Amino acid sequence: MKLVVIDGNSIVNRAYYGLRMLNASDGTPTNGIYGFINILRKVISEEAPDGLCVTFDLPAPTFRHERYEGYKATRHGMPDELAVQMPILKETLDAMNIRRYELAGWEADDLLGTISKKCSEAGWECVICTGDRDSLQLVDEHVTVNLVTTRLGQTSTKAVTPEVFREEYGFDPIHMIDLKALMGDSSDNIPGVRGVGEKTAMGLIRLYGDVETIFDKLPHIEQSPGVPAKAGLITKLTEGREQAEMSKDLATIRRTAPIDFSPEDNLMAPVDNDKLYEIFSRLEFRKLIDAYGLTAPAAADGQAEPMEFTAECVSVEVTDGETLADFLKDIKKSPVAVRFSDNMDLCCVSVDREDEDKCVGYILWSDSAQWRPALEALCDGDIKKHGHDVKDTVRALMDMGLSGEGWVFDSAVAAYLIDPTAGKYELARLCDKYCGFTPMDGADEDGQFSLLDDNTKLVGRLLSEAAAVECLRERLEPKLTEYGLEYLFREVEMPLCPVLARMERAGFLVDSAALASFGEMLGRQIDAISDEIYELAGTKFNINSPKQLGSVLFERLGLPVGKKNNRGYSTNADVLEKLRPKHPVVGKVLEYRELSKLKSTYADGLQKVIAPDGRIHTSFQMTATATGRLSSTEPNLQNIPIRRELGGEIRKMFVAPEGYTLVDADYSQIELRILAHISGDEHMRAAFLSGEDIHRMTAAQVLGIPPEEVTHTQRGQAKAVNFGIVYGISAFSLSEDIGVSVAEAREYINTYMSSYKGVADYMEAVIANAKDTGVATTLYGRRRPMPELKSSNFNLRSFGERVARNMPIQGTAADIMKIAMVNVDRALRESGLDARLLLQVHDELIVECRTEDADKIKKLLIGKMQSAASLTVPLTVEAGNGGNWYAAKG
DNA sequence: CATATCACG
DNA sequence: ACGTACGTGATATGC
Repeated sequence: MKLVVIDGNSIVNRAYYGLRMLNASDGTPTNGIYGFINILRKVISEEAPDGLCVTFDLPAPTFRHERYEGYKATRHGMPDELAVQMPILKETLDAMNIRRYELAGWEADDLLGTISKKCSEAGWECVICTGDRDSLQLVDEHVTVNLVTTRLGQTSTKAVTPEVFREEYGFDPIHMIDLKALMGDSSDNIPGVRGVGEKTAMGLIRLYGDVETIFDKLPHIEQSPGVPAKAGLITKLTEGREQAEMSKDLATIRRTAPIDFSPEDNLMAPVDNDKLYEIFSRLEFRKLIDAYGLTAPAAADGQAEPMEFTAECVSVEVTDGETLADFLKDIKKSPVAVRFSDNMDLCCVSVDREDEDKCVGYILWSDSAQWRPALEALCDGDIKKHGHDVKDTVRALMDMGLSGEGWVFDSAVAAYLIDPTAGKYELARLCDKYCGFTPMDGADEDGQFSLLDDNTKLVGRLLSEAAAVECLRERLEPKLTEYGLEYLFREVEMPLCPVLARMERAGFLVDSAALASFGEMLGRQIDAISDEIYELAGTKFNINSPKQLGSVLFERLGLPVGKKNNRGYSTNADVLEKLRPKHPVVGKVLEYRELSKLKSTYADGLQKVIAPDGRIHTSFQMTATATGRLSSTEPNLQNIPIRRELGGEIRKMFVAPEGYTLVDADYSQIELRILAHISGDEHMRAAFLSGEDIHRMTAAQVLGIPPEEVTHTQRGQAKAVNFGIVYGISAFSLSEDIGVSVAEAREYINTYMSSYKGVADYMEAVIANAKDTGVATTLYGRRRPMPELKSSNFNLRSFGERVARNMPIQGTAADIMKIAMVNVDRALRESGLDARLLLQVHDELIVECRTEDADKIKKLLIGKMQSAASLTVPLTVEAGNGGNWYAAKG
């Protein structure tokens, strides 16, 4: 029989420090618990024990009666983020029916010692699972220690048996205590013998075994072979004898804790489904819910049953004139929630018939004669519709020639506004989180459900999803109101859905022949430069592999190592740029990197996604960023090269069709203007009101010289500082960026902050406010939860402070751009011109229009973009046009 | 599947 | 003493 005993404090510590910060959406940190459970699962599956229990230290105040004064004085209290997880972890273990042992005045080590001893006496094998080497003294033929380490979320364990221990240390496990008696242990405040370190102590113990024997043979030890003959060793030992004896006592784990323990009390037991489900869903451990096969507890009386909607609601298939008429009548009674199958062949609409106290689910199939009239009526802008990922639905409807108007609620977008850091907004997940039930997925394995045919399953799923959308609306709308997000939701995000759908559908025309030949040209250059690199390096290797490149540069060629990363040498552009003068191959590698990036990501990558219409249709993500910006995927059209000359060639292949032109309009310095507005800093506002170059004005202000005397270099430095201010500057990074010493950078920042006192005050206030409220917000009320600000971890907290400075600026810019897009799109359509929005790149919009309308469109864009917000500084927009994107931006 | 690198604002 | 600017997405490598 085998018992696993887990050193709770040690393992939760490993988990906490080994895993990145995780939070439930209410801010509760969860990484310690999550990591603990994963280690627990791993141990159970590897050891397959008959019994299991966990030991804990009781918190600090119980450490009073220490055996010696000063002992444990240096032990750090655990950080708050971990401390709050401890009671939840214990609650979790209780729900898993795992016994816990904790005893005031007795450390976890003593409990482990006592439990392992009692196991041995009962004839059980014992496996101690800990991250702490202190327990190794307990190892014997019945007791194994599984040492756990976690690195970057990966846990590994090493089983230490007497043989393994002897292999590593060269003596028996029990002599760990003698080793500590001599060399001490600073982490446990065990003094050891002054002047005796690891080497000496190990040598002595390998020869003599224990401390007592060493002191017995004290006069002779220096003559002994194998022990390094060090001058004064005997003196040191003689003087340290008392210390050694005390240290040995301290190091010895007590195995006589007064606990009521017998291994049989700890047999493996099934978990308590209801309790564990409640805890895991509270902590948002969805993977673990699946892993343990947990199910939602049966609801108590009066509570919403998951299937309430479909069970109590009638469903009607629209198959004839009569059912169609019912449908048309009912959808005018808001609200209606709408779900489509992926291939758009099936549409389910849930209608709440308020007067009859029940709801109806309408089922529409595309092969029915009623399909088209039903859908056209539904898509009318006057019918208020609710959905999930509305932009995608609207895009598909538009593909079918239907209107995308009238969508007033999107559960994904609502949940995103409430917490934009949540990451994922799948319908089932949100429903589980906010409504406490999971919609049917139609693929349920058990019960009669699997006997149903595919169509029935699909209908069931979609009706259930429609119910989920309605439930989410009931739960999320009050939150939108509570958090002041109604304006953004109703007036910005929801109206943006059809705008983005139109942009995705429009696509951006590319010159695919030019792209292909550019790619071939790059290929030839890459081949040539590869050969040069092999020649200069004297060996052939994969230049794309940082590992191989690192070994060539830093080992074979012996170049000085700049930075290191987790895996070895860093070979990024910053490092290589500094190395450029040292060896001709470095420049070639940089050139190779530039070319191969252009070829693989852009020349080749973009060709793969050109649609049959010759255009590239990106997808905009509305719920991807923490600040409120959009993102663009498959392909990403928001990172098309421009900064380097060769990269700019790619933009020349994004073109307007014959007879059309591209109009490109971008906000000038929108982030700094927002900062000037929000902070109200008089100097910065004056700079923008003057219409002068902002970076030049910054340099003049900080250096105290007239603007016209600012040199090119000084302007460049001021520009870097302005960027830094927006991002949450540090002297180190600024110095790296502009190539001055850290001290000079610090001086520059200090001068800046005293010149722009309003900015300095604002930065302080914004952090204090975020700390206070737990969220950072934009001018329009967009929020970002900021649990990091309360962290006791310096790095995490500093990161939080930088984010708190940046979010109101970047986020407000995103708000303004979204407002502009809605207005631009409306104005374009009302103008009746042949013109459409194609792309947004954060501060830039691109419109395709008839060549002869270019000036009208420019005026329209400038007007709508500038009037999207009214700030106390001008909001300037610059516009150009041309036959391709590169020319339009020029 | 995670990491390193690099493209953009 | 820390570790080094905010926000993204795609590609290639290597475990």
